Amino acid sequence: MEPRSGCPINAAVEVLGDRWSLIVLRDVIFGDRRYFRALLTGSIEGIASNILADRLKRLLDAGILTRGTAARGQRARFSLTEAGIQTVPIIYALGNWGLDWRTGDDQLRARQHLMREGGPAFVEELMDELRVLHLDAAPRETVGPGPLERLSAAYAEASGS
Amino acid sequence: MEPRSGCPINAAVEVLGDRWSLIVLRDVIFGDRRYFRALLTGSIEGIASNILADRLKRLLDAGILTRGTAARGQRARFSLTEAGIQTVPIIYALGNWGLDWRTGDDQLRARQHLMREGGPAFVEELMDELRVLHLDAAPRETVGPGPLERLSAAYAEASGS
DNA sequence: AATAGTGATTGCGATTTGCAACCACTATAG
DNA sequence: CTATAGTGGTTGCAAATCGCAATCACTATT
Repeated sequence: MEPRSGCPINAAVEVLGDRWSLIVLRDVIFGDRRYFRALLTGSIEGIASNILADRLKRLLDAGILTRGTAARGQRARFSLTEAGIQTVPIIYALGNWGLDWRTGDDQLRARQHLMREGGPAFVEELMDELRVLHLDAAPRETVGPGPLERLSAAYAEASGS
Repeated sequence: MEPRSGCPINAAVEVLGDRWSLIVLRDVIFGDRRYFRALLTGSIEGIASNILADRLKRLLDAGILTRGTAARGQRARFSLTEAGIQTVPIIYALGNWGLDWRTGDDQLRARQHLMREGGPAFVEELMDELRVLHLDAAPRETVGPGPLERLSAAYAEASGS
């Protein structure tokens, strides 16, 4: 399928511009859900299995995810590529917009709020952590809990400590 | 229509997550196309008139655009709201991703490249210029050409100077 | 009165969505 | 060895949406 235009914004929209792709990526990134079943049953938006299968396929084709070799019926772990990890700033920008201009759940908003407070530095740190988890990069020396741990702590805190 | 979840990322995806909404916004923002016909005939992706009408309606409902009072057949100028102006970081992030991970047209890529070089400061400056154009904000004191002018200059330059 | 331009709407076939049921395969338990 | 649960999906199907082409109602200009 050839692109509608040579515009880089359009190129990104053609890959990520639908109602589910970025939601799946969000769950892979922030929820560390890397198996089909985890993505399916853990989805708070209630994605259907055929839609999930289709989106995973498209994200694989787009070079955003890779799949650990596994046949049907076997556990197939999905991993982010570098291109997938670099969608984090997009998701970050979307989340900030949603935080400002839409209402929503306080627990889920707390997570985005923490991320915004951390700013671009937090985003970079998160992407580094994802490289360790998904690309087998060497872990950096850290002081204190990593970004993902801090995010889930913020969520837990907002849930009622 | 109630949201699928209270997640701010999902909230943004529900409004902007389709193949055309962000493309229309891009043309309003960077191309300063504020009339139906200008958006229709100027579209490099070739949007259809019914799709454009539908997207404009949705963006109005979502509080991203406003329309100067005008009946059918009269010139109705569309303006960005503050919520609309704050989609710029989203478009910026998408464009940067497209620049890195997709191929495309050199002229259009030059524009995004300039924007990336300018970084967040450029984005802020652009948003300020949009507030002047769309929200009748008082113009700031400027030195040299504004962001939009620099973007179109970059495009013209890449077209073959 | 005729023509061009405005912001759209309508018809209609093709595609996508999303629910439910089912499938092929593997691992575990009895 | 068989039964059951769990894995990553596929299949049918009705409803909604997409997107092309033609057309519409209205205004401004000639």
